Amino acid sequence: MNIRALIERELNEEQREAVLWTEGPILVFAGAGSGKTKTLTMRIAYLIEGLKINPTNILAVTFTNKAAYEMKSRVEKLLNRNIDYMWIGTFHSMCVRILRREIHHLGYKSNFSILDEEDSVKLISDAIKSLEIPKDYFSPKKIYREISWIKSRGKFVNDYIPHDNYEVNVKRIFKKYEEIKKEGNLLDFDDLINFVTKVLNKYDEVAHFYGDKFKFILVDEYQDINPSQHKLLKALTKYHKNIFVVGDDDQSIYRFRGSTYELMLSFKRDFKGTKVVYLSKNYRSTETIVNASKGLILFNKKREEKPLKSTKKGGEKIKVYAALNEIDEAMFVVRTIDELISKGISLNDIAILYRTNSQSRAFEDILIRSGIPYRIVGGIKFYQRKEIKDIISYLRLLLNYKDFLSLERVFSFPKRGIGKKTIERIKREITSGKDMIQAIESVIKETSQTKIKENLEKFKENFKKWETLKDSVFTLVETIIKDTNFRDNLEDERRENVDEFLSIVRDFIDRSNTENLDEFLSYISLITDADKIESTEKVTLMTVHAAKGLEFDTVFVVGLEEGLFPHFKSLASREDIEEERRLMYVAMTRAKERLFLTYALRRTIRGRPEFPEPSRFLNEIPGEYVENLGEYSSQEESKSQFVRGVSVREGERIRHEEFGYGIVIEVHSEANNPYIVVDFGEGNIKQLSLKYAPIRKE
DNA sequence: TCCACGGGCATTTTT
DNA sequence: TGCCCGTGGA
Repeated sequence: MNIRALIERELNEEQREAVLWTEGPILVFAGAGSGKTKTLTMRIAYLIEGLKINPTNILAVTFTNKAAYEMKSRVEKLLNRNIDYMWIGTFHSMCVRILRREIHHLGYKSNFSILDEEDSVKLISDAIKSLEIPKDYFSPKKIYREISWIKSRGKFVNDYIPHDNYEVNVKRIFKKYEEIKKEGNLLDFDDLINFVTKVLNKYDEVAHFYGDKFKFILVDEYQDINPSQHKLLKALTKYHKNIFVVGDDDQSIYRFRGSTYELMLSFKRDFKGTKVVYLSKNYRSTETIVNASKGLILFNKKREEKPLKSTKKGGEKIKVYAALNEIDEAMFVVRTIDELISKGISLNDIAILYRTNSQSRAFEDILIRSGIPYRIVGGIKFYQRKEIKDIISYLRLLLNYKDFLSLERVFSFPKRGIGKKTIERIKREITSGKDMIQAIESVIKETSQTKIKENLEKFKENFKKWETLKDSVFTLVETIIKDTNFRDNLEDERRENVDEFLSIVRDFIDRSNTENLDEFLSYISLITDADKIESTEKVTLMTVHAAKGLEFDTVFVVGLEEGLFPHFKSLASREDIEEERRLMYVAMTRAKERLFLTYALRRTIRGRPEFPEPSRFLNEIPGEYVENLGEYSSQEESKSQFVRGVSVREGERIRHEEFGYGIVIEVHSEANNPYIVVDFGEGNIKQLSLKYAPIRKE
């Protein structure tokens, strides 16, 4: 089908406008569920098919690999041809591609390795040690965050001006960290962005080259951009202003990682003559859900006012449930899921969203007990697992033997009887300019211990063999695993992960048509397992952050309590509260048909009982869209306890001599000191010992 | 070199 | 309450 006809048929007027405006900067506010990806992909298809732009002249940038894959495959479907030569990727992957060509300008070698967060923290910890600063005062993780924050502003060490003694030390650590990285030919995530900007700004011929190459630039999720990425875009658009950005400022939820949605709001001032388009039709959620979430987000002061209307009239009211505690909350959710199943709703269409990962536990317990299959998104990531990082270290080391982090990992696992001291020696040899084989040989010569000699000799032979396999990754990985007896003494789960890694290598080869180690490593360093596909029938559990961009027929947003959602760390400033509110907005707008909100009157946090207030967000949703389900409804599951001849159950009414009538929230049958928790109304909740409390049943 | 124990710490986390 | 990291002994 002709692309113009397709645009005519498939898009609404606003979307069409966003697609067809191809001269100069354009800013698109795409409200939740308004067909953002459709617009974006159609625009790319139009550039290629309608305007006959060569795909190599288009750059489309996303924040996640998943979004990039999806965009690419949807464009290919529209065009009915493959567009491998077009650059569709994340900010980071695009930067890696550029840097492999250009980083020599900055005195690095093109075979640099990429550090993940854990690696960076480790290096900072090394830096602190070498500076002999007390590390209890300077936590490596905290320092990493500070350094990363500075870099996310597009700044380098020398731009950082310390204001007090603490910051003076931060700067010293920062500087050392940069030195160590340079020495090991290592780059962290932030470097990838900043280095490209630096090259572009410093070498005009490079800026010319890429400015000329990328004649059209498209950026997805623009509300999540940080200043360093913004600087990069500025550098890329030095010679033309064909930049299309799309996003929703109300869905900006990564402020803590340096994102500033203000850059979206200021885009018009930033790029002169910007065309602004609002996608205002929500095709996803019912009118009730759209209006309710709109009502909530209006409490934010700093935002772009924009129209948003549901295309689905009416809809079920949003149900609010007040649970007694996290267990009752989970039981309510599971009971409701059971009802939905009997109505024929698929488990895949149901999601449970929470603010913090620790909340998943109660839901898991109850789901397991009820035999409802579930999947948890997030948690410990595949590529963060020790065994996986260990394998990857071998690969990294093969490509960049100055990668000291990998060197340490490689010699520490599997255990070879080679310790810290020996590793230090090898490091020193490499620093003085030797390659891996030479370095090992001279350590063998130096050492007097035969055991170490033997082990090093063996490793050297293996390493030599591996080096010949750089152009067939799969065989290489298999061989490494075999040669090092990698699988031995690994628990089943870890062993399965190793197998999973092998199939990832296979997938990569099939997908990219290359068996090259360099390419595989670039790829592997920048992916997370967000794009793992699972098709079996399961309820999805995840944080609200992880749910961004997804949609479900039925959504439960749980733990709506002051201190949890909004989180207590965000209560102090208006900006932080507004971010929490956007988070709530994202959570609500994931639902297509049904939305349930729950909170608990009592919650155990780190082993301590707390009695939180219901979240302010509940009050901010216009009442007309809400139906209150009231409190407590899980009698059949409740525990009971004998009190002086009488049994007390959760949910029962009792009378206390001093406090009057109350409802039993919890029953604890601890052998020595059985106690109950009773709600006497008006926020008066008491914990009472069954041995002594003057209570009777009514 | 390796393992076991205990103190400290505890949102969210696209790459 | 539970996990992670660092330390100290075998």
